This record gives sequence, structure tokens and C-alpha cells, in this order.
Amino acid sequence: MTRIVTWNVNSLRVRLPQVLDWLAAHQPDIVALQETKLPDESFPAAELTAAGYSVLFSGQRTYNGVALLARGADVSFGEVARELPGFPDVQRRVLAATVGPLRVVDLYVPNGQSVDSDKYRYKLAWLAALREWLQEELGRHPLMVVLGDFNIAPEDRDVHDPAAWAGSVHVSDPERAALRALLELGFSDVFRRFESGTGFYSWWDYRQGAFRRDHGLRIDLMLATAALAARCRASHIDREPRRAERASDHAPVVAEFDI
DNA sequence: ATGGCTGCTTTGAGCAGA
Repeated sequence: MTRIVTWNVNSLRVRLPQVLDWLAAHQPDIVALQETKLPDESFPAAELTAAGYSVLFSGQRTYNGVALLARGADVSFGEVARELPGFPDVQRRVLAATVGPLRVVDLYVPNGQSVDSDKYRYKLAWLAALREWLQEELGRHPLMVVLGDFNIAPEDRDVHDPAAWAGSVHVSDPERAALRALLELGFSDVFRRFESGTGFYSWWDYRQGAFRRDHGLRIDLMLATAALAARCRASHIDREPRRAERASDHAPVVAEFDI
């Protein structure tokens, strides 16, 4: 059994103790982190290695930053990619590697800020470039997982108050269409293989007691190719770390595979 | 109610997140 996780930690500097505790408690095999907010020279490689993980990271100061952890010493990360082909970008949002039989693509999709902003147009252009790249990757990697903070709630059932969110960034039609276009390449949203209802969120605003009131969005996703999805046995969102003092505003999303 | 909260930044008010 292989346990795979995605978690937007919103500063690995602040969250490292919680991440280490969570790794020790849950022993995941592959972890994709987003918003590490650390330049590579500050990445806590020694601490994570001491916790039993091999690490790969692509970071920058202040914003963004992604990392992959693979359980075991000296795990080999093959065919590493840190960019979307044809989409040069100073923002560190992409980290892909081959780990054993698996292709793992860790993404921190742009937020988009608001639907009338340049950042929104950047988000849609980024998603278009991502689709082109994943289409190529699919030809080479039948067992692929694309996971991370997508900053898109796929459907209204992934939104605590769809009427309040209607038309805004994270739920707008163009964003959802871009996500559907990714899925239509041949991916499955693994969480939805096990749970079809409303009320399952992976992010809650820090403000206005949103977590306590369970006002959230499901925006952290794990997409698997058909061959990999067929081996998925369970998926859940672990709300426990969100309860902690100084919690990330995102919860880890977990899935287990027969690999 | 463009507030609310958190993390970051050539340290402190402003940006960004979602």
C-alpha cells in the first residue's frame, strides 16, 4: 500500500514542527507540499531527512514554493521538471518527478485574486499550458498523479455557500472549464471516487471563524490516471491539523493505492 | 460591511492569499 498526500502548508518555516509530527503519525510514502515560501538554501532538508524522507524542492523567497517528500533514504527522483514547458515563470509552482513506478506532479496553481485581474488571466494561461504539458506526459507515464493546491473548487458541492461564491475566483466558469479540460485528458479526482456528498473541504479562511463554522472549499485535489485510479483504495481529508494552534489554512488530502 | 486573519517583508505598514 502506498499512501500519497498533498498539503499546502502556508510557510514550511512556521509549519515544520506540525509537518514532522504529521509524518511521524501517518507515515505517508509520498508527500507533495505547496507554499513552502522558502528559498532552496533555507529548505529544512536535514530535518526531513532525519525524519526518514528523501526530499526534492523548488522554492523562492516569500511566495510559492513546492516540495516532494518520498519515504526512505536516498529515494531517486527521476526526470525532474520545475517548469511548465513553454511557460517560463519566476514563480515556483511546479515540481514533477518519477518515483519508482509513479509519475508525481506537484502543483501550486495560481490563486487568481479576482476574475477581472491580471492574476486571473495568468491563472487561465497557466492552466492552458499545464494541459498541454500533461497531455504529453500522459503518453509517457500511465501511472501518474497530479496533486496540489488547484485553487479551483470543481463543483458547487465543493463549496460551503455556492450562492455567495457564485462567479468569483475559485469557482468561475472559465476556471472550472480549465479543470474539466484536465480531467478530460483522462484523470480522475480520486476523492470523488469514494465520497459524492457536500461538506468536504480542504481549505477554510483564517477569518470569521470559518473553520469552526465549517465554511470551506475543496480546492486541494489529487488527480490520477485511469490505471492509477483503478488502484486507489481510499481517500480522505485530514481535518485534524487544521485545529492546531498556528495551523495552515489548508488540510492534508490523503489517498491510498495498491502499488 | 473590501472588513475579518495569517505570513511575509532590508520591522512595519502593505501585499498576498483564498
